[in-house]
Amino acid sequence: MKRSPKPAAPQKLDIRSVAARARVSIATVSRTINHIATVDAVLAARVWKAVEELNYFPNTQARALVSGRSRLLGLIVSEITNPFFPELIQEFENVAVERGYEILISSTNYDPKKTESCVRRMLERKVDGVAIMTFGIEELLLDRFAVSDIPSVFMDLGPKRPSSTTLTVDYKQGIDEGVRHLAKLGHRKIAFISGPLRLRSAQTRKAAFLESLHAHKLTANDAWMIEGDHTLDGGRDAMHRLLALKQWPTAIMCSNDMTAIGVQHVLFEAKLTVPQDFSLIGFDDVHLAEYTIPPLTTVRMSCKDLAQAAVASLLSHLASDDTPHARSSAIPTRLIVRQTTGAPRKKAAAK
Amino acid sequence: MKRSPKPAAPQKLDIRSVAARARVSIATVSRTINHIATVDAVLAARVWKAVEELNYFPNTQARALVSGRSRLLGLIVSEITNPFFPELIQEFENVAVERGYEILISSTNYDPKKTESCVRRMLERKVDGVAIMTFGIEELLLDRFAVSDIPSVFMDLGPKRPSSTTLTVDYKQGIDEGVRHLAKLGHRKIAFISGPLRLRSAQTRKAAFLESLHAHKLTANDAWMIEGDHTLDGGRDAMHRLLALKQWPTAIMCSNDMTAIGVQHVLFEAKLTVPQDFSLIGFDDVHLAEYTIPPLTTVRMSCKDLAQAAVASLLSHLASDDTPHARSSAIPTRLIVRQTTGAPRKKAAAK
DNA sequence: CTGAAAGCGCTAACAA
DNA sequence: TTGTTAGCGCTTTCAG
Repeated sequence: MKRSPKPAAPQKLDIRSVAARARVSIATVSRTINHIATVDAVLAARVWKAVEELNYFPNTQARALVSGRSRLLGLIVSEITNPFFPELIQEFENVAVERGYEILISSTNYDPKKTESCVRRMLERKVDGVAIMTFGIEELLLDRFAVSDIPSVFMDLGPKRPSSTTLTVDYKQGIDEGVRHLAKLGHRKIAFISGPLRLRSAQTRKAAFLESLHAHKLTANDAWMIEGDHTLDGGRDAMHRLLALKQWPTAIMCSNDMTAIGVQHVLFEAKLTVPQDFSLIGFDDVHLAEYTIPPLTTVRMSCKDLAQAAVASLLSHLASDDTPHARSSAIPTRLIVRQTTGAPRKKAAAK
Repeated sequence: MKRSPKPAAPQKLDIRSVAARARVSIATVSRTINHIATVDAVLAARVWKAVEELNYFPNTQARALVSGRSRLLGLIVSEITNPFFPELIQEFENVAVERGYEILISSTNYDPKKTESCVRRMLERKVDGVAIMTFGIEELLLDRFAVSDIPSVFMDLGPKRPSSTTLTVDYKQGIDEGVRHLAKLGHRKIAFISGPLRLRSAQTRKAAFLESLHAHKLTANDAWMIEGDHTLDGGRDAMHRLLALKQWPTAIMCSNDMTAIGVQHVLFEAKLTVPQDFSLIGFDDVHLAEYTIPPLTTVRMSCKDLAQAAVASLLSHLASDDTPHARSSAIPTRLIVRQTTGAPRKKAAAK
């Protein structure tokens, strides 16, 4: 005799239930829901009907296990609290979800330990691809993806491997526009607050700045080359260091908008005004830049372009077995003039 | 005869390899890496050694499939571009990762379509638990988690089900402190820019404001109750509407910091100054609030507390089969006075 | 305490 | 075109 009948057996609802209800084999169900063209229309209809009625959806884990594809895309960013990244993440998510992928986000916070953990976790979850959108990273780690044969995209750098693409940002263009703009306004003494210099992209931006300075026949002053860390607090600290100097610059370029906002704050506290006392230029053009007081002149780097290029690259790798890509896109940057830049005070401007 | 030997067979590295190398059964390997106490110390040592040498880590998909536990926690937020959420996400991620969980983030952007998709995707990925940290959501969807027996935590609201916990934010406290602060400074005409009123938490905050007004014997003016949408642009639009009014308030409370920053921007453009022309109070106390010009007086809601309480609740549900919890924590809020509040102009203050 | 074996739900040969 | 079947890598009874 059977055990007492379980009260309304918690219906399992797997592919078998659907097969039974549609009176076909589980293989046919599998083919149907995977849109394999060779399924007879009549059977397919029955399957879809059963799927509908049962409210069935396939078990992702099982699918992943057998197919070896997780439909998971990793996204590693520097720090999620820098507004540039949420904007990028949003775009990335939109595109990925649209294509049926889920995204696994993780931030390194510029910490080697956390970075290592990020990479490991991505590997463990068997992401189908990974975008490393950090402003620099321990390069050794990158190769782990290539070795595991996981397609990857990087900003600025990355291993030269067939499975990895580099998205090159044209920092030069935007920064040069910024320097020219400043020079045209009459500035000769321009400071630069960089990101952490152990990060590649921070160096790249700094180099681009120095190069532009040179191109405009301006001389760099080492004392005005300050190392920041891409955060609000970092911008504040950097500006404090700048103000402690004997001789002040008349304009400041920052390697990101958060830094610039930190600078604005210090200037406000010191009762110095922008752009009268100092002209200020940021980098990234986060949405917020339009809302600072006064609104921030900044170099726009489109996170939309970046995110789309990243996902596109990853998906194209995943789509084809042959690998005719590994192109590297170039992301443009350009100056957006708002209200933090103006002519230097007469005293300083008079050469 | 065998086929031509595959060139350096891409070593599979599964639990079997480890078992072979450690000269034990796969069951023992499984037990060891799952820290089952009953494994003989000697064998365990051999297993760990093999794991080490092979650099083995278990296949998450397979594990999830057989155990029914994905070690994935869902996190649904309103919109990732509102700085409050990244701060919350970061905290949430820290705690979750520490406990061995991965997190699946998704934002609703206040869009019912997207929300539905979020919920569905979480369900499909079989998250072990989900935190709905939105400022309101279509409540019908919530029950889907309860029905699927997935533990959930909500801010402010949520179905009364044993598997779901509600984190109650004590809006009243902080908002009341804000109103009192304003009243003490001499303000009698206080406007309030709410979030989208179809969202529960927006209504709750508005109600708390109204109640405080009443408690301080101040009368509400319907014209000064503006509906915003928690964004920078929304704050800007709301303030434009306020300025279009015949009679102006002397102080403005906003239901979040982004709204307040939008307001500051409009005031700046209109050459009105804060706090001389208008006192302004935000809500959330995002890190940025300290950096606005002038720094924003705001009501702090600790996203750290929120995130920690959320993860803790989820994990406690997951840990025990019996369900002795379903407690609902209360998250405190309190006023942080900075520089956007001051006495109203004489003309207006003179009663 | 350990190992053999039975699946978890699904996809992908292979046969029919 | 469809169905049968063998696993994917792991956890977990169940014997021993």
